[in-house]
Amino acid sequence: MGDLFIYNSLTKTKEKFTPIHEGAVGMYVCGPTVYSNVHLGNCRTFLSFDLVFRYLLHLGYKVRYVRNITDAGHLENDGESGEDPILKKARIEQLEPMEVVQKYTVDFHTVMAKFGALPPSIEPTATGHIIEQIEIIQKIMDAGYAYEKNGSVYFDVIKFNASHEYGKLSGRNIEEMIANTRELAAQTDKKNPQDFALWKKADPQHIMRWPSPWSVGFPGWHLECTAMSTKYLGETFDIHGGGMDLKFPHHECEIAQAEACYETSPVNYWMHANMLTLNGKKMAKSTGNFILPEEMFSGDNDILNKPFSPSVVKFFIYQAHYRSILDFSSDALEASEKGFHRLMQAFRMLEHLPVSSDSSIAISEWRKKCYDAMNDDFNSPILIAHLFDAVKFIHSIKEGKDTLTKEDLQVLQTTMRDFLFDVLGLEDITEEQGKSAEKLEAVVELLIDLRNRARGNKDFDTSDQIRDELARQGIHLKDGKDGTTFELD
RNA sequence: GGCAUCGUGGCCGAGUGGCUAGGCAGAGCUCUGCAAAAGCUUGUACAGCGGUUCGAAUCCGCUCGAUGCCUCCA
Repeated sequence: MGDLFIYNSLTKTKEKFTPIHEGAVGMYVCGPTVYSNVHLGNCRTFLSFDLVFRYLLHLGYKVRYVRNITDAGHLENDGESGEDPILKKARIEQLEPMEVVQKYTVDFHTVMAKFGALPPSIEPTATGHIIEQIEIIQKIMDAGYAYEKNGSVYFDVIKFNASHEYGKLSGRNIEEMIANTRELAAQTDKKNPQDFALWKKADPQHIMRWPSPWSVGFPGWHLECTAMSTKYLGETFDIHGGGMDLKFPHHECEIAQAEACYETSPVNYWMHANMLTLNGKKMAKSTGNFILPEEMFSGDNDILNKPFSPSVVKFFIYQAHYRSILDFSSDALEASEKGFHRLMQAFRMLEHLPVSSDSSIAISEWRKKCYDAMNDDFNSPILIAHLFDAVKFIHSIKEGKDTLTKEDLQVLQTTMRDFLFDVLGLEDITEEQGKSAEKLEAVVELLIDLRNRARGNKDFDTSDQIRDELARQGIHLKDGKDGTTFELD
């Protein structure tokens, strides 16, 4: 079905995807820091990579997808602003750090399950890999790219840059960065402000702490991803993903650490998902400019006109390309929701379409377009546009204006199912409703029957009474050519 | 201040030189006892000003505006 092309943030070009080992893909994605509920912006990134994961699986790759949980502090700077967020939260809520971690890890998993995201193959935690991180620090020190000062260890960016290229991912050069550094008060242990912490000596009040050759302390944030990605995927692996906001410094530091350690570039394809904005600004916990998934599902937020199902939210997200900024609004969601339902209704019609001896629509060409869209750097909006083309086909076939052979109809149905459910990972809302829906359907069908009998007798008082009363209960009858159907609001 | 990205019709959002994106809304039509729903048809938009080109939303320059990163951040 053609070659897959991926936009590589490192080279800023779309490149043909060739995995290191044929048929197998190693993918690492930076996961959440579990010190508060994941918001919708966080979810967008994980859903973007769920799409990547699902499509790779659909193409038949064996994928090892590693997504970490950051449950240890990242502390890079001196001063209050650099305080470990997990510890800070623990103190505020009078909880144990592990209690905070547990609570928000569960929340994260619950939310992702509601979105129908596939669980990663491995979901390692930072605190579970302290030994590996210490080993890497030692290697970097042995290689001469790190120094210890007062029990803390820092990466020597200047020295590294003399023989390597620090800043190649984010397009910065070290001289400019130094020239533009605002003078911060009281730089303490670092030789240079661009240096970043590999190991931090713990203050007495710091609860999360581990012994190391340098001090009792904790690892720097950037280190965990290097430790866990290389442990489970190797010194060089295929795809590394994460949010755009992690490009610098986090991913830049990861490259530096891995190159200092293994003298090899760690990642072949860097992928960055763009931000979800609200009121034109990036969603962020720190500014309070965010919306929670649970609020989406319940409608319990002033910016929402109504609740939205997880599939609708996902559909909305996939109607924009993962590398584009997407602005959130209730109106935009509602527009997506209507389209989503139309798409699902058309899919349900597939089972009842008539077959013909020949086809008036080139289904295999249409199918190829769907793959071409996804092969072009996972272009889900184009894919969805093609799925809407299929909606037109389906209506047209139903009306008898177009025809498909049994085989072509099968292709259409399979392709629709593959993309809607396997690749996009959507759920058919009506299936969700289960058994009570079946009973309701039986009752409403009966009323429809009675109403149609009344209409046949020109007893419109009765027929209108049935229709209007059902409408009052939120059940809307729709008279079509082929009989009456109903819809709930 | 530095480094990036972006600015598309009423709204959301694709599109890296010429060919219909798509969704939602709106308008017209069909169906219909009425209504609703549904289906069909319909839109020439690309921040502004220059330039390159036979031809630009798409390439180059400038201006204006917005956002992201430079500090934890998906």
